[in-house]
Amino acid sequence: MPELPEVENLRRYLIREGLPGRSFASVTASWAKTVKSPSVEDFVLGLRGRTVRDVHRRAKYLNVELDRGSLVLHMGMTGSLAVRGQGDERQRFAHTIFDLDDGRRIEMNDPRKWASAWLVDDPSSLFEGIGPEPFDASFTAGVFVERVRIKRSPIKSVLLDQSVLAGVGNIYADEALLRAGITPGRRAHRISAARLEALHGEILTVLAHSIDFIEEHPMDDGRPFVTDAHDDRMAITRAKGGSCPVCGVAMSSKVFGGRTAYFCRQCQS
DNA sequence: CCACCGTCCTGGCTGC
DNA sequence: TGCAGCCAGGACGGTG
Repeated sequence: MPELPEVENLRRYLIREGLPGRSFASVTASWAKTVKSPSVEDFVLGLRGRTVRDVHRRAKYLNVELDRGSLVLHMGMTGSLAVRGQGDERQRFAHTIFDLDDGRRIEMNDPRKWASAWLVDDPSSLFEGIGPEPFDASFTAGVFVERVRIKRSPIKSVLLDQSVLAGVGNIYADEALLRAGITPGRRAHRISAARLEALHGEILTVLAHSIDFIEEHPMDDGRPFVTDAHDDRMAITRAKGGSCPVCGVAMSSKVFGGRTAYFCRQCQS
């Protein structure tokens, strides 16, 4: 499940692979629903010949800046990117493929087909409702407290709300809440400023640690390993029978807004 | 206006 | 052992 750290590493990977300066020779989009705009035909035609200038990230979106406009990608739940050479076999779920002018190609492998792609003149409208980037200098603990405390939902749901804060998904939300000692069902507006300030710090710590960990553990072909929930950089085991990494009691789980939170009744309140 | 729930998908795990 | 059914979840649209 690509959250901010995974997408940030995809960005760095594309830069390392020398994508800036390359252009698209042709594009295949065999699962039409992946392309959100424009039409699949215009997406494919519009990308042909377009040159990549740079690769940026906003929240969980990759923004591939082109000589004109942007190719914006979101990996959904199971999407990943791989730069492949001419001799490499096509991956089983590579529904969207960007052929480059140097003979290589970028495959977007996406078993569950929840990934999205846009070709737009200006991506800013796509990012309009998204909250602050965690690593922006302006995203202080004070700003975080202010944005969170106006919400009445369980803190777990608030952390997943991309309009409050960009980039945190289910896995990192649980990790940060455990470290901050806050139980996921606690209503956001009833949490003290001091505890929220601590949570702000833990979110940054968890995200930064994961960005580094992924960068230090690439796959054989140089791709960043796209996590599953059981990766050993995670403190929490997301399965039945897991125990708290801090105190050892059995972990609890509960669904908030359709997403399962794993937490410790002893360490979190 | 805000909170919450259903929807999209399919691999892989659980449990009978 | 085999297989049916359930679970996972990011973002969005619809509903209450």
